[in-house]
Amino acid sequence: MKYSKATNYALHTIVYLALLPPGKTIGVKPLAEAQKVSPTYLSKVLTKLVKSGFIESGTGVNGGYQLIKDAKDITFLDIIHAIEGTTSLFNCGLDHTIHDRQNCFIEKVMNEAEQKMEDYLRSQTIEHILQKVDKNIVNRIRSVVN
Amino acid sequence: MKYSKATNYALHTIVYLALLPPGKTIGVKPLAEAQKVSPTYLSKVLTKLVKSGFIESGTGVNGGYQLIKDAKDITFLDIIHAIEGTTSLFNCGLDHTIHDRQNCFIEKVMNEAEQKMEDYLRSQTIEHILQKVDKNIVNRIRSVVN
DNA sequence: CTAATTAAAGACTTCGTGAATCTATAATAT
DNA sequence: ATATTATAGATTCACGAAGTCTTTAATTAG
Repeated sequence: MKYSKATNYALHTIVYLALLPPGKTIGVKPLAEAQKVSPTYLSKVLTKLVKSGFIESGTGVNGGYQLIKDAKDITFLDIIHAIEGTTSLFNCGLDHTIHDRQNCFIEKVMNEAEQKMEDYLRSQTIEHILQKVDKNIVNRIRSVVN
Repeated sequence: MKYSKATNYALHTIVYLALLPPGKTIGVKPLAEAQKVSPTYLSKVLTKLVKSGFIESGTGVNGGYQLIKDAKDITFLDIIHAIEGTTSLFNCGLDHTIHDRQNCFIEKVMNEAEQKMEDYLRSQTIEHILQKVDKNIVNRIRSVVN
């Protein structure tokens, strides 16, 4: 059981976009280069983020992507759900003779555990990450863009 | 990202074994039937539990499996680790220009989230499940065995 | 000692999905 | 009109989960 690489790309791209000057757009190519992934594949990931309402895309010469939600309103859980989906990690599909037929006690524990993880991921926003990023690095990124 | 079926089989088998009268062994066939899975596949799962020290196996006529750890000393996390392994759910393999080269802030958040889940899974033991199981069902299982 | 029983181990198959590529197509700006 | 950019679709590839089959080893009963 592992988080997908797509989730990693999505998280990093959102942070990257959040570091850009407000209103500034950036194409998929530099984003892909920064993460050493192919532009076509990354674009598939980003399209999910567009459809989920985190970022906006534009075609043509000055097109590209830009963040349209405030970093403090984007939680880790939001992004993860956009990429991985929202189905729970554990499903006991067994026909229970041991326990109640309706509810599996094991499943309840597993779901509660997942909730603990989600609670934390919901509490952590992109803004929290931005606050940790070295100002020098922020300036470097913005200078590359301009 | 999902927990494997093997983890589900392992958890249910441990609970089943814990419901048996102490010292009683049971073969893989009835265990497999109860979970509607093939005996050969379930035996692969159970072998992992043997090697991890939760259960004991014996060959021959009165062989089979039995629990050798106290239910109150078996946590969900123990079993999950035995089946799924202990590698973390998230690994940022990126060469960081955005953040420090050494530590990815995103990865730190993801790992902390996983810790929250693990903390809970570590707090929940098989004993907790046993306490919830209907006494009628316990008696039925034991009567089937005897 | 032999036959029956049982788990363990290894090779193998099947299937689904993550990861990625390639090739259009559509939209936009100069 | 042409270049630029994202989107969509088809397709490929690799890997691991899930499961089967067969053989081997260990144990007990007769």
